[in-house]
Amino acid sequence: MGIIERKEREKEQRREEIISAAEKVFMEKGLPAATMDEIAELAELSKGTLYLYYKSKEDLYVAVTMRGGEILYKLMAEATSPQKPVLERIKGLGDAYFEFFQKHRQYFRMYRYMDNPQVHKQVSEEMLGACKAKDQRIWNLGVNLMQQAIDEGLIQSRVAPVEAIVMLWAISDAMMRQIDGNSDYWKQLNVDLESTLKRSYEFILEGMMTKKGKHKFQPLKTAEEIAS
Amino acid sequence: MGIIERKEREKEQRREEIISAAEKVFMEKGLPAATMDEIAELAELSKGTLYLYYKSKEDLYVAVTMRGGEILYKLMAEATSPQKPVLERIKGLGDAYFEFFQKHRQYFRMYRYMDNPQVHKQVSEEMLGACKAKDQRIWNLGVNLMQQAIDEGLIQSRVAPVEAIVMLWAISDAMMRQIDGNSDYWKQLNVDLESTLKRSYEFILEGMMTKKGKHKFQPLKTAEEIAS
DNA sequence: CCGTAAACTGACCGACAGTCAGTAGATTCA
DNA sequence: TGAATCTACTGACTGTCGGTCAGTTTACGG
Repeated sequence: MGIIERKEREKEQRREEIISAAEKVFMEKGLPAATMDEIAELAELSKGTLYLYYKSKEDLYVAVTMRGGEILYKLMAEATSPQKPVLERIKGLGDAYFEFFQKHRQYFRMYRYMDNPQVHKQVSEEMLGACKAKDQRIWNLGVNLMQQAIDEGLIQSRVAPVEAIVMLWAISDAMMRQIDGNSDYWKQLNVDLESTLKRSYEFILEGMMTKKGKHKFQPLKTAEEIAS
Repeated sequence: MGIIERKEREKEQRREEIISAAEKVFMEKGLPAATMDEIAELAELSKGTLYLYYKSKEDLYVAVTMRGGEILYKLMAEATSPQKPVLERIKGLGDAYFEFFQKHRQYFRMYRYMDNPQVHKQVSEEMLGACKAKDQRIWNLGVNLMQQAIDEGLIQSRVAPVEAIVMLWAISDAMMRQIDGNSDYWKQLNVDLESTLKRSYEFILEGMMTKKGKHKFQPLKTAEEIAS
């Protein structure tokens, strides 16, 4: 009785096809300007069918952003895989986020546009739950890493791991938004936000380190600086 | 010939009345769910008239947010008025932003929702220009203050004043967004983002100080801590 | 009191999210 | 094989809303 399974598979495939079409339209036009008719046409389906698979336009939007979330997760997971010293990996986490920002700008924008109450209200509970779960996994990568750095005595134990990661995330996120949205403005002021971000990240990270941590990290940094 | 002037005054008054009505509706429903019909009814005008005064729904939205910008400016201007030591005032700038966030949450949200390309496209050039000007004034408060602190030898001269302020702003802004939008999530993790924000702000500020600055600032801080 | 200009109106338009009665095609069963 | 049933899909239709504009009202000047 492989029929039910096949149907299930086909259904899943349809869901993905719809996401692919929606992705194109949302990225090109943004949520408000995109239309379900256009997505339907691109997906070679009728509009009604879209609503059999997704509850609302916003639901579909969130489904698309979750692809971006998966990319971000993979980038970060790779950056934190244990082949380098812990502090390097924390640094790498920030780099991974920045890489996501640079190479998947459209996803970054969608992701950022999403966390808005206006959008949330139109999204199904399941979708919201799946989204939270994906977010959770991403945060956990950072929190675990930070915990490890504390355990190894490289980061001061007085800072909670969650708070430490939140700080690093906050500085990155806010600056990336500025880079993305107001780059003209900052260029005109001769402010290079990208390097400001890099320096801020390291500045905060170093501020949280123990003496032992600084000893371990500093040589690596200066070697890097010499190379450049 | 006071008639022309009176007309001008009345026109300005209409503009303000419309903003007041719009403010109510936008704050209650948010940009997408608010309707021009509802705003018109509340303003006791026809919908057509709204469009004589504002180019689009988004234009009106931005006009409302500028009231919030004015409030923020005043709070910050007050915090930076020269009656306290410079470093205290930089600290006060952060507190002012947080006060704005707490006491004028709706404005904060509108302000944050605005810096989105989807909205920008529908807004008139004049409105956008007026908005930029208001933003500029706010940034300048901080930049000037920081410059003064550097001149007084309290902040390291290697950090550019703009960059220093951007850092402090970034950490505040990103965390406030989290507090506003995901407070349940963080509460459940037992993370007090508000105190994290306060500590982060001071942490970054102190990191930028010279030894002289730290000497001047530290005693004030500890005195405060003893009091609490 | 009339002519003109400015302010205002609201019926109307096009666009779009979302719905649902109906259709086509696959699957099951006699 | 053919009828019955079930499932996926369709697209015309509805209600809503942003924006427009021909026409009306009001205010002013001569």
